[in-house]
Amino acid sequence: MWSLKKLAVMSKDTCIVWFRRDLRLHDNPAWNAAVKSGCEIIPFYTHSPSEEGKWRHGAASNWWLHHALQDLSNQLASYGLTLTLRNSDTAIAALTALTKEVTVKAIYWNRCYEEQSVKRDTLIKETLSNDGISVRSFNGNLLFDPLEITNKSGSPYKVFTPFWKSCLTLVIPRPETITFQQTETSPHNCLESDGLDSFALLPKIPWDSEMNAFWQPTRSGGKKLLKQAIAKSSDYQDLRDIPSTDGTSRLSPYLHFGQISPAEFHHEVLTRCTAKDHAQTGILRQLFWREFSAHLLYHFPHTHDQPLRNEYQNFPWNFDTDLLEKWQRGQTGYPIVDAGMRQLWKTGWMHNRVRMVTSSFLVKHLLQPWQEGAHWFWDTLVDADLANNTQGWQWIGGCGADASPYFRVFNPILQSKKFDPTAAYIKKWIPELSEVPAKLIHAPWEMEPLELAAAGVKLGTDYPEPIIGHQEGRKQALDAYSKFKSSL
DNA sequence: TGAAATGTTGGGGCG
DNA sequence: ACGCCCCAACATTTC
Repeated sequence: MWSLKKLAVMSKDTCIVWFRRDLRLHDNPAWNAAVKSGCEIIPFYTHSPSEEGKWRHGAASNWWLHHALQDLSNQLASYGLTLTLRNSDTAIAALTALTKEVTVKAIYWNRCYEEQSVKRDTLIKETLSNDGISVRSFNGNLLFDPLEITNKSGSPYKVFTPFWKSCLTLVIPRPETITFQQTETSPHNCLESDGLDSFALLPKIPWDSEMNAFWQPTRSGGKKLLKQAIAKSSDYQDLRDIPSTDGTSRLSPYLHFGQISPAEFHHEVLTRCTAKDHAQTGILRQLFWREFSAHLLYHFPHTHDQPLRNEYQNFPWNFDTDLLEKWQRGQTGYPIVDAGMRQLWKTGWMHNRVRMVTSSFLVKHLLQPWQEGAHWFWDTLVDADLANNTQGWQWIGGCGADASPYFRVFNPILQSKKFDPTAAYIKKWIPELSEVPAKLIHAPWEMEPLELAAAGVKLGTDYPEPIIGHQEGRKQALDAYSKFKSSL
Protein backbone atom coordinates (compact mmCIF):
# COMPACT_ATOMS: atom_id res chain seq x y z
CA MET A 1 0.00 0.00 0.00
CA TRP A 2 2.72 2.40 0.98
CA SER A 3 4.47 2.07 -2.32
CA LEU A 4 1.23 2.77 -4.12
CA LYS A 5 0.76 5.97 -2.22
CA LYS A 6 4.31 6.97 -2.77
CA LEU A 7 3.86 6.35 -6.44
CA ALA A 8 0.86 8.63 -6.44
CA VAL A 9 2.83 11.31 -4.69
CA MET A 10 5.58 11.05 -7.17
CA SER A 11 3.33 11.06 -10.17
CA LYS A 12 1.42 14.17 -9.15
CA ASP A 13 2.27 17.50 -7.60
CA THR A 14 0.64 18.53 -4.37
CA CYS A 15 -0.95 21.80 -3.36
CA ILE A 16 -2.58 23.22 -0.27
CA VAL A 17 -5.94 24.88 -0.12
CA TRP A 18 -5.82 26.93 3.04
CA PHE A 19 -9.37 27.45 4.30
CA ARG A 20 -9.97 30.50 6.43
CA ARG A 21 -13.29 32.28 6.14
CA ASP A 22 -14.40 30.50 3.00
CA LEU A 23 -15.64 27.25 4.49
CA ARG A 24 -17.28 25.95 1.35
CA LEU A 25 -16.51 24.00 -1.80
CA HIS A 26 -19.03 25.95 -3.87
CA ASP A 27 -18.03 29.10 -5.69
CA ASN A 28 -14.68 29.01 -3.97
CA PRO A 29 -12.09 30.59 -6.29
CA ALA A 30 -9.08 29.25 -4.39
CA TRP A 31 -10.50 25.76 -4.41
CA ASN A 32 -11.41 26.01 -8.08
CA ALA A 33 -7.91 27.12 -9.00
CA ALA A 34 -6.41 24.26 -7.04
CA VAL A 35 -8.66 21.76 -8.79
CA LYS A 36 -7.83 23.21 -12.18
CA SER A 37 -4.13 22.96 -11.42
CA GLY A 38 -4.43 19.20 -11.52
CA CYS A 39 -2.51 18.79 -8.27
CA GLU A 40 -3.40 16.56 -5.40
CA ILE A 41 -5.04 18.79 -2.82
CA ILE A 42 -4.38 19.08 0.90
CA PRO A 43 -7.33 20.90 2.41
CA PHE A 44 -5.96 22.70 5.43
CA TYR A 45 -7.19 24.73 8.36
CA THR A 46 -5.10 26.16 11.16
CA HIS A 47 -6.54 27.29 14.45
CA SER A 48 -4.42 30.16 15.73
CA PRO A 49 -6.64 32.27 17.97
CA SER A 50 -3.84 34.06 19.80
CA GLU A 51 -2.85 35.53 16.47
CA GLU A 52 -6.25 37.18 16.17
CA GLY A 53 -5.51 39.48 19.10
CA LYS A 54 -8.38 41.27 20.73
CA TRP A 55 -10.76 40.47 17.89
CA ARG A 56 -10.51 36.72 18.25
CA HIS A 57 -13.87 35.06 17.77
CA GLY A 58 -16.17 35.04 20.77
CA ALA A 59 -17.89 31.99 22.20
CA ALA A 60 -20.91 32.21 19.89
CA SER A 61 -18.78 32.54 16.77
CA ASN A 62 -16.60 29.68 17.92
CA TRP A 63 -19.67 27.53 18.31
CA TRP A 64 -20.54 28.30 14.71
CA LEU A 65 -17.01 27.77 13.51
CA HIS A 66 -16.89 24.31 15.06
CA HIS A 67 -19.96 23.18 13.15
CA ALA A 68 -18.89 24.88 9.95
CA LEU A 69 -15.55 23.07 10.08
CA GLN A 70 -17.22 19.77 10.85
CA ASP A 71 -19.53 20.30 7.91
CA LEU A 72 -16.71 21.26 5.56
CA SER A 73 -14.80 18.21 6.68
CA ASN A 74 -17.83 16.04 5.88
CA GLN A 75 -18.20 17.59 2.44
CA LEU A 76 -14.53 17.02 1.72
CA ALA A 77 -14.82 13.41 2.85
CA SER A 78 -17.46 12.85 0.20
CA TYR A 79 -14.85 13.90 -2.35
CA GLY A 80 -12.34 11.48 -0.89
CA LEU A 81 -10.48 14.19 0.97
CA THR A 82 -9.54 14.75 4.59
CA LEU A 83 -9.50 18.21 6.10
CA THR A 84 -6.20 18.53 7.93
CA LEU A 85 -6.56 20.54 11.11
CA ARG A 86 -3.74 21.99 13.15
CA ASN A 87 -3.48 23.96 16.35
CA SER A 88 -0.73 26.50 16.12
CA ASP A 89 0.34 29.76 17.69
CA THR A 90 0.57 31.32 14.27
CA ALA A 91 -0.62 30.39 10.84
CA ILE A 92 2.83 30.85 9.39
CA ALA A 93 4.26 28.29 11.83
CA ALA A 94 1.58 25.80 10.86
CA LEU A 95 2.10 26.34 7.14
CA THR A 96 5.89 26.20 7.19
CA ALA A 97 5.70 23.03 9.28
CA LEU A 98 3.31 21.49 6.78
CA THR A 99 5.44 22.41 3.81
CA LYS A 100 8.36 20.69 5.48
CA GLU A 101 6.36 17.49 5.88
CA VAL A 102 5.11 17.42 2.31
CA THR A 103 6.62 18.72 -0.86
CA VAL A 104 4.17 21.35 -1.93
CA LYS A 105 4.09 23.06 -5.26
CA ALA A 106 1.49 25.69 -4.57
CA ILE A 107 -0.84 27.11 -1.97
CA TYR A 108 -4.22 28.70 -2.62
CA TRP A 109 -6.40 30.83 -0.39
CA ASN A 110 -9.13 33.43 -0.52
CA ARG A 111 -8.25 36.82 0.80
CA CYS A 112 -9.44 38.25 4.09
CA TYR A 113 -9.37 42.01 4.22
CA GLU A 114 -8.90 42.90 7.86
CA GLU A 115 -5.60 44.66 8.50
CA GLN A 116 -4.27 41.87 10.69
CA SER A 117 -5.06 39.24 8.06
CA VAL A 118 -3.49 41.30 5.30
CA LYS A 119 -0.28 41.69 7.30
CA ARG A 120 -0.20 38.02 8.22
CA ASP A 121 -0.88 36.86 4.68
CA THR A 122 1.69 39.20 3.17
CA LEU A 123 4.36 37.74 5.41
CA ILE A 124 3.26 34.19 4.63
CA LYS A 125 3.26 34.92 0.93
CA GLU A 126 6.82 36.22 1.14
CA THR A 127 8.07 33.34 3.21
CA LEU A 128 6.51 30.57 1.17
CA SER A 129 7.45 32.20 -2.12
CA ASN A 130 11.05 32.29 -0.95
CA ASP A 131 10.76 28.56 -0.34
CA GLY A 132 9.83 28.15 -3.97
CA ILE A 133 6.14 27.60 -3.38
CA SER A 134 3.70 29.30 -5.68
CA VAL A 135 1.30 31.38 -3.62
CA ARG A 136 -1.98 32.41 -5.15
CA SER A 137 -4.72 34.35 -3.42
CA PHE A 138 -8.22 35.10 -4.67
CA ASN A 139 -11.22 37.19 -3.88
CA GLY A 140 -13.91 34.84 -2.72
CA ASN A 141 -15.30 36.72 0.23
CA LEU A 142 -16.44 39.96 -1.36
CA LEU A 143 -18.03 40.90 -4.65
CA PHE A 144 -15.16 43.31 -5.36
CA ASP A 145 -11.69 43.84 -4.04
CA PRO A 146 -11.67 47.06 -2.03
CA LEU A 147 -9.20 48.68 -4.42
CA GLU A 148 -11.57 48.16 -7.33
CA ILE A 149 -14.19 50.62 -6.14
CA THR A 150 -13.11 54.25 -6.02
CA ASN A 151 -14.73 57.55 -6.80
CA LYS A 152 -13.65 59.80 -9.64
CA SER A 153 -10.75 61.20 -7.68
CA GLY A 154 -9.52 57.72 -6.91
CA SER A 155 -10.34 57.66 -3.22
CA PRO A 156 -12.71 55.33 -1.41
CA TYR A 157 -16.38 56.17 -1.09
CA LYS A 158 -17.57 57.30 2.30
CA VAL A 159 -21.24 57.43 1.44
CA PHE A 160 -23.24 54.31 0.74
CA THR A 161 -25.46 55.30 -2.17
CA PRO A 162 -22.76 56.48 -4.57
CA PHE A 163 -20.70 53.45 -3.56
CA TRP A 164 -23.54 51.15 -4.46
CA LYS A 165 -24.22 52.91 -7.75
CA SER A 166 -20.59 52.62 -8.62
CA CYS A 167 -20.65 48.87 -7.91
CA LEU A 168 -23.63 48.47 -10.20
CA THR A 169 -21.73 49.85 -13.17
CA LEU A 170 -19.25 46.97 -12.91
CA VAL A 171 -19.61 43.33 -13.81
CA ILE A 172 -20.69 41.45 -10.72
CA PRO A 173 -18.95 38.09 -10.54
CA ARG A 174 -20.89 34.94 -11.34
CA PRO A 175 -20.46 31.98 -9.03
CA GLU A 176 -18.47 29.05 -10.31
CA THR A 177 -18.57 25.62 -8.74
CA ILE A 178 -16.34 22.75 -9.78
CA THR A 179 -17.02 19.23 -8.68
CA PHE A 180 -14.04 17.14 -7.90
CA GLN A 181 -13.03 13.65 -6.85
CA GLN A 182 -9.64 12.98 -5.41
CA THR A 183 -8.03 9.59 -5.81
CA GLU A 184 -7.88 7.58 -2.64
CA THR A 185 -4.12 7.29 -2.85
CA SER A 186 -3.52 10.98 -2.39
CA PRO A 187 -0.91 11.98 0.20
CA HIS A 188 -3.27 13.92 2.39
CA ASN A 189 -4.40 10.77 4.15
CA CYS A 190 -0.96 10.33 5.72
CA LEU A 191 -0.89 13.75 7.34
CA GLU A 192 -1.11 14.24 11.04
CA SER A 193 -4.24 16.15 11.97
CA ASP A 194 -5.41 17.53 15.28
CA GLY A 195 -8.97 16.60 16.11
CA LEU A 196 -11.62 19.28 15.74
CA ASP A 197 -12.37 18.89 19.43
CA SER A 198 -8.82 19.93 20.25
CA PHE A 199 -9.72 23.42 19.03
CA ALA A 200 -12.05 23.61 22.05
CA LEU A 201 -14.56 25.71 20.15
CA LEU A 202 -17.66 24.32 21.80
CA PRO A 203 -18.85 25.66 25.15
CA LYS A 204 -17.74 23.79 28.24
CA ILE A 205 -21.06 24.34 29.92
CA PRO A 206 -23.87 23.50 27.51
CA TRP A 207 -25.48 26.89 26.94
CA ASP A 208 -25.98 26.21 23.28
CA SER A 209 -29.30 24.37 23.30
CA GLU A 210 -31.22 27.40 21.99
CA MET A 211 -28.54 27.88 19.38
CA ASN A 212 -28.92 24.32 18.21
CA ALA A 213 -32.66 24.80 17.94
CA PHE A 214 -32.39 28.11 16.11
CA TRP A 215 -29.55 27.42 13.70
CA GLN A 216 -28.36 24.85 11.24
CA PRO A 217 -24.79 26.07 10.86
CA THR A 218 -24.02 24.01 7.78
CA ARG A 219 -23.83 24.56 4.07
CA SER A 220 -27.19 22.91 3.59
CA GLY A 221 -28.65 25.07 6.36
CA GLY A 222 -27.42 28.15 4.52
CA LYS A 223 -28.79 26.93 1.23
CA LYS A 224 -32.14 26.36 2.85
CA LEU A 225 -32.24 29.92 4.19
CA LEU A 226 -31.18 31.32 0.84
CA LYS A 227 -33.97 29.44 -0.85
CA GLN A 228 -36.43 30.72 1.73
CA ALA A 229 -35.18 34.27 1.36
CA ILE A 230 -35.88 34.11 -2.36
CA ALA A 231 -39.29 32.56 -1.84
CA LYS A 232 -40.34 35.33 0.54
CA SER A 233 -38.54 38.17 -1.22
CA SER A 234 -41.73 39.91 -2.32
CA ASP A 235 -42.55 40.46 1.37
CA TYR A 236 -39.07 41.60 2.22
CA GLN A 237 -39.73 45.32 2.32
CA ASP A 238 -42.83 44.83 4.44
CA LEU A 239 -41.40 42.33 6.89
CA ARG A 240 -37.69 43.08 7.15
CA ASP A 241 -38.26 45.51 10.01
CA ILE A 242 -40.69 43.37 11.97
CA PRO A 243 -38.59 41.35 14.39
CA SER A 244 -41.38 38.96 15.34
CA THR A 245 -41.41 37.65 11.77
CA ASP A 246 -38.77 35.75 9.87
CA GLY A 247 -38.60 38.62 7.41
CA THR A 248 -34.83 38.81 7.02
CA SER A 249 -32.63 36.22 5.41
CA ARG A 250 -30.56 35.44 8.53
CA LEU A 251 -27.68 34.61 6.20
CA SER A 252 -25.12 36.84 7.90
CA PRO A 253 -23.25 34.05 9.73
CA TYR A 254 -23.09 31.95 6.57
CA LEU A 255 -21.64 34.90 4.71
CA HIS A 256 -19.18 35.61 7.50
CA PHE A 257 -17.77 32.10 7.54
CA GLY A 258 -18.06 31.77 3.79
CA GLN A 259 -20.49 28.88 3.69
CA ILE A 260 -22.47 30.96 1.21
CA SER A 261 -20.49 33.25 -1.06
CA PRO A 262 -21.63 36.80 -1.79
CA ALA A 263 -21.53 36.04 -5.51
CA GLU A 264 -23.77 33.03 -5.00
CA PHE A 265 -26.16 35.07 -2.89
CA HIS A 266 -26.25 37.80 -5.49
CA HIS A 267 -26.68 35.47 -8.42
CA GLU A 268 -29.38 33.38 -6.79
CA VAL A 269 -31.44 36.42 -5.82
CA LEU A 270 -31.06 37.99 -9.23
CA THR A 271 -31.92 34.92 -11.25
CA ARG A 272 -34.51 33.24 -9.03
CA CYS A 273 -36.60 36.06 -7.64
CA THR A 274 -39.78 36.04 -9.68
CA ALA A 275 -40.74 39.58 -8.74
CA LYS A 276 -38.30 41.75 -10.67
CA ASP A 277 -39.16 44.74 -8.53
CA HIS A 278 -37.80 46.51 -5.50
CA ALA A 279 -38.09 43.33 -3.48
CA GLN A 280 -34.89 41.96 -4.86
CA THR A 281 -32.99 45.21 -4.73
CA GLY A 282 -34.11 45.40 -1.12
CA ILE A 283 -32.33 42.20 -0.21
CA LEU A 284 -29.35 42.91 -2.41
CA ARG A 285 -29.01 46.34 -0.88
CA GLN A 286 -28.04 44.61 2.35
CA LEU A 287 -25.39 42.62 0.55
CA PHE A 288 -23.92 45.86 -0.70
CA TRP A 289 -23.93 47.27 2.81
CA ARG A 290 -21.78 44.29 3.76
CA GLU A 291 -19.55 45.11 0.85
CA PHE A 292 -19.40 48.78 1.79
CA SER A 293 -18.46 47.97 5.39
CA ALA A 294 -15.64 45.66 4.31
CA HIS A 295 -14.26 48.25 1.93
CA LEU A 296 -14.43 50.96 4.58
CA LEU A 297 -12.56 48.89 7.13
CA TYR A 298 -9.96 48.00 4.53
CA HIS A 299 -9.32 51.63 3.69
CA PHE A 300 -9.63 52.89 7.27
CA PRO A 301 -8.30 50.00 9.35
CA HIS A 302 -8.05 52.00 12.56
CA THR A 303 -11.83 52.33 12.72
CA HIS A 304 -12.26 48.98 14.42
CA ASP A 305 -11.88 50.85 17.69
CA GLN A 306 -11.45 54.50 16.74
CA PRO A 307 -14.00 56.80 15.16
CA LEU A 308 -13.65 57.42 11.46
CA ARG A 309 -14.42 61.05 12.09
CA ASN A 310 -11.43 62.04 14.08
CA GLU A 311 -13.12 64.81 16.03
CA TYR A 312 -15.16 62.17 17.85
CA GLN A 313 -12.02 61.00 19.65
CA ASN A 314 -12.89 63.30 22.51
CA PHE A 315 -16.60 62.65 22.79
CA PRO A 316 -17.60 62.85 26.48
CA TRP A 317 -18.83 59.31 27.08
CA ASN A 318 -20.03 58.42 30.52
CA PHE A 319 -18.47 54.99 30.95
CA ASP A 320 -20.32 53.08 33.64
CA THR A 321 -19.96 49.33 34.06
CA ASP A 322 -23.23 49.06 35.95
CA LEU A 323 -25.24 50.58 33.10
CA LEU A 324 -23.32 48.54 30.56
CA GLU A 325 -23.99 45.34 32.43
CA LYS A 326 -27.71 46.03 32.73
CA TRP A 327 -27.85 46.60 29.01
CA GLN A 328 -25.89 43.42 28.32
CA ARG A 329 -28.19 41.36 30.52
CA GLY A 330 -31.39 42.78 29.08
CA GLN A 331 -32.34 44.56 32.31
CA THR A 332 -32.86 48.14 31.13
CA GLY A 333 -36.59 48.22 31.79
CA TYR A 334 -37.32 48.98 28.13
CA PRO A 335 -38.98 45.82 26.81
CA ILE A 336 -37.89 46.20 23.19
CA VAL A 337 -34.28 46.75 24.26
CA ASP A 338 -34.27 43.89 26.74
CA ALA A 339 -35.96 41.54 24.29
CA GLY A 340 -33.22 42.21 21.76
CA MET A 341 -30.40 41.74 24.24
CA ARG A 342 -31.91 38.49 25.46
CA GLN A 343 -32.43 37.21 21.94
CA LEU A 344 -28.77 37.93 21.30
CA TRP A 345 -27.67 36.08 24.41
CA LYS A 346 -29.82 33.04 23.71
CA THR A 347 -29.45 32.67 19.96
CA GLY A 348 -26.23 34.50 19.10
CA TRP A 349 -28.19 36.74 16.80
CA MET A 350 -30.40 39.82 16.94
CA HIS A 351 -32.83 41.15 14.41
CA ASN A 352 -31.39 44.08 12.48
CA ARG A 353 -34.04 46.59 13.49
CA VAL A 354 -33.54 45.70 17.13
CA ARG A 355 -29.77 45.97 16.76
CA MET A 356 -30.33 49.60 15.83
CA VAL A 357 -32.70 50.22 18.72
CA THR A 358 -30.53 48.54 21.35
CA SER A 359 -27.30 50.09 20.16
CA SER A 360 -28.84 53.55 19.93
CA PHE A 361 -30.09 53.11 23.47
CA LEU A 362 -26.62 52.21 24.75
CA VAL A 363 -24.84 55.00 22.92
CA LYS A 364 -27.42 57.75 23.30
CA HIS A 365 -29.60 57.18 26.34
CA LEU A 366 -26.84 55.60 28.40
CA LEU A 367 -23.94 57.56 26.86
CA GLN A 368 -21.73 54.47 26.79
CA PRO A 369 -18.89 54.38 24.25
CA TRP A 370 -19.88 52.58 21.08
CA GLN A 371 -16.72 50.49 21.39
CA GLU A 372 -18.18 48.81 24.47
CA GLY A 373 -21.28 47.86 22.53
CA ALA A 374 -19.18 46.68 19.62
CA HIS A 375 -17.22 44.39 21.94
CA TRP A 376 -20.32 42.91 23.44
CA PHE A 377 -21.84 42.23 20.04
CA TRP A 378 -18.54 40.80 18.92
CA ASP A 379 -18.47 38.39 21.82
CA THR A 380 -22.05 37.25 21.52
CA LEU A 381 -22.99 37.26 17.82
CA VAL A 382 -22.60 34.17 15.69
CA ASP A 383 -22.27 36.49 12.69
CA ALA A 384 -19.68 38.72 14.39
CA ASP A 385 -17.83 40.37 11.55
CA LEU A 386 -15.32 43.10 12.21
CA ALA A 387 -16.29 45.20 9.23
CA ASN A 388 -20.05 44.96 9.67
CA ASN A 389 -19.82 45.40 13.41
CA THR A 390 -17.58 48.42 13.12
CA GLN A 391 -19.70 50.07 10.48
CA GLY A 392 -22.93 49.42 12.36
CA TRP A 393 -21.70 50.86 15.63
CA GLN A 394 -20.04 53.87 14.09
CA TRP A 395 -23.18 54.54 12.15
CA ILE A 396 -25.29 54.54 15.28
CA GLY A 397 -22.64 56.52 17.13
CA GLY A 398 -22.74 59.17 14.45
CA CYS A 399 -18.98 59.06 14.05
CA GLY A 400 -18.65 56.81 10.98
CA ALA A 401 -19.09 57.06 7.24
CA ASP A 402 -22.57 57.92 6.06
CA ALA A 403 -23.43 58.11 9.72
CA SER A 404 -26.67 59.17 11.21
CA PRO A 405 -25.92 62.47 12.90
CA TYR A 406 -25.53 62.12 16.61
CA PHE A 407 -28.78 63.92 17.31
CA ARG A 408 -30.84 61.21 15.69
CA VAL A 409 -31.93 59.53 18.88
CA PHE A 410 -34.16 56.50 18.45
CA ASN A 411 -37.20 56.60 20.67
CA PRO A 412 -37.33 53.02 22.00
CA ILE A 413 -41.03 53.32 22.82
CA LEU A 414 -42.01 54.54 19.37
CA GLN A 415 -39.78 52.00 17.69
CA SER A 416 -41.37 49.31 19.79
CA LYS A 417 -44.91 50.40 18.92
CA LYS A 418 -44.08 50.77 15.27
CA PHE A 419 -42.17 47.55 14.68
CA ASP A 420 -43.58 45.22 17.30
CA PRO A 421 -47.20 46.39 17.51
CA THR A 422 -48.51 42.98 18.59
CA ALA A 423 -45.66 42.56 21.10
CA ALA A 424 -45.07 39.06 19.77
CA TYR A 425 -41.33 39.69 19.74
CA ILE A 426 -41.21 41.21 23.22
CA LYS A 427 -43.29 38.43 24.70
CA LYS A 428 -41.17 35.75 23.15
CA TRP A 429 -38.04 37.00 24.88
CA ILE A 430 -39.52 38.52 28.02
CA PRO A 431 -41.88 35.87 29.35
CA GLU A 432 -42.46 37.80 32.57
CA LEU A 433 -44.45 40.30 30.50
CA SER A 434 -46.45 37.71 28.59
CA GLU A 435 -49.75 38.70 30.22
CA VAL A 436 -49.34 42.41 29.58
CA PRO A 437 -51.64 43.76 26.84
CA ALA A 438 -49.75 44.66 23.68
CA LYS A 439 -50.89 48.27 23.87
CA LEU A 440 -49.29 48.80 27.25
CA ILE A 441 -46.21 46.63 26.99
CA HIS A 442 -44.00 49.17 25.24
CA ALA A 443 -43.78 51.35 28.35
CA PRO A 444 -44.71 49.24 31.37
CA TRP A 445 -43.74 52.00 33.81
CA GLU A 446 -46.75 53.95 32.57
CA MET A 447 -49.18 51.20 33.49
CA GLU A 448 -51.71 51.67 36.26
CA PRO A 449 -51.24 49.54 39.37
CA LEU A 450 -54.41 47.63 38.52
CA GLU A 451 -53.19 46.86 35.02
CA LEU A 452 -49.87 45.63 36.37
CA ALA A 453 -51.62 43.48 38.93
CA ALA A 454 -53.88 42.01 36.28
CA ALA A 455 -50.82 41.03 34.26
CA GLY A 456 -49.17 39.58 37.33
CA VAL A 457 -46.22 41.94 37.10
CA LYS A 458 -44.59 43.74 39.98
CA LEU A 459 -42.40 46.42 38.51
CA GLY A 460 -38.96 46.46 40.08
CA THR A 461 -39.33 42.81 41.11
CA ASP A 462 -40.50 40.76 38.13
CA TYR A 463 -39.30 43.24 35.57
CA PRO A 464 -37.05 46.26 36.15
CA GLU A 465 -38.04 49.88 36.31
CA PRO A 466 -36.49 51.81 33.41
CA ILE A 467 -32.86 52.61 34.19
CA ILE A 468 -33.35 56.01 32.62
CA GLY A 469 -36.37 57.99 31.47
CA HIS A 470 -36.71 58.45 27.74
CA GLN A 471 -36.91 62.23 27.89
CA GLU A 472 -34.06 62.36 30.35
CA GLY A 473 -31.87 60.06 28.26
CA ARG A 474 -32.65 61.92 25.09
CA LYS A 475 -31.89 65.27 26.68
CA GLN A 476 -28.66 63.96 28.18
CA ALA A 477 -27.52 62.70 24.80
CA LEU A 478 -28.38 65.92 22.99
CA ASP A 479 -26.71 68.02 25.69
CA ALA A 480 -23.56 65.93 25.48
CA TYR A 481 -23.61 66.35 21.74
CA SER A 482 -24.08 70.11 21.71
CA LYS A 483 -21.47 70.60 24.43
CA PHE A 484 -19.07 68.42 22.50
CA LYS A 485 -19.79 70.21 19.26
CA SER A 486 -19.19 73.65 20.71
CA SER A 487 -15.88 72.46 22.16
CA LEU A 488 -14.53 71.61 18.70
C1' DT B 1 -32.36 52.88 7.95
C1' DG B 2 -35.42 59.61 13.55
C1' DA B 3 -37.99 62.30 16.71
C1' DA B 4 -39.93 66.33 18.29
C1' DA B 5 -41.13 70.91 17.56
C1' DT B 6 -42.98 74.08 14.65
C1' DG B 7 -45.47 75.61 10.57
C1' DT B 8 -49.24 75.17 7.09
C1' DT B 9 -53.50 73.89 5.27
C1' DG B 10 -58.07 72.64 4.75
C1' DG B 11 -62.46 70.69 6.22
C1' DG B 12 -66.13 70.77 9.45
C1' DG B 13 -68.58 72.38 13.57
C1' DC B 14 -70.68 76.16 15.28
C1' DG B 15 -72.13 80.74 16.68
C1' DA C 1 -73.98 82.37 4.45
C1' DC C 2 -70.05 83.74 6.75
C1' DG C 3 -66.16 83.94 9.70
C1' DC C 4 -63.96 81.87 13.40
C1' DC C 5 -61.93 78.24 15.79
C1' DC C 6 -60.30 73.64 16.28
C1' DC C 7 -57.49 70.19 14.98
C1' DA C 8 -56.09 66.44 12.11
C1' DA C 9 -53.02 65.75 8.45
C1' DC C 10 -49.23 66.86 6.29
C1' DA C 11 -44.82 69.53 5.53
C1' DT C 12 -40.76 71.75 7.25
C1' DT C 13 -37.20 72.70 10.57
C1' DT C 14 -34.66 71.85 14.35
C1' DC C 15 -32.41 69.00 17.63
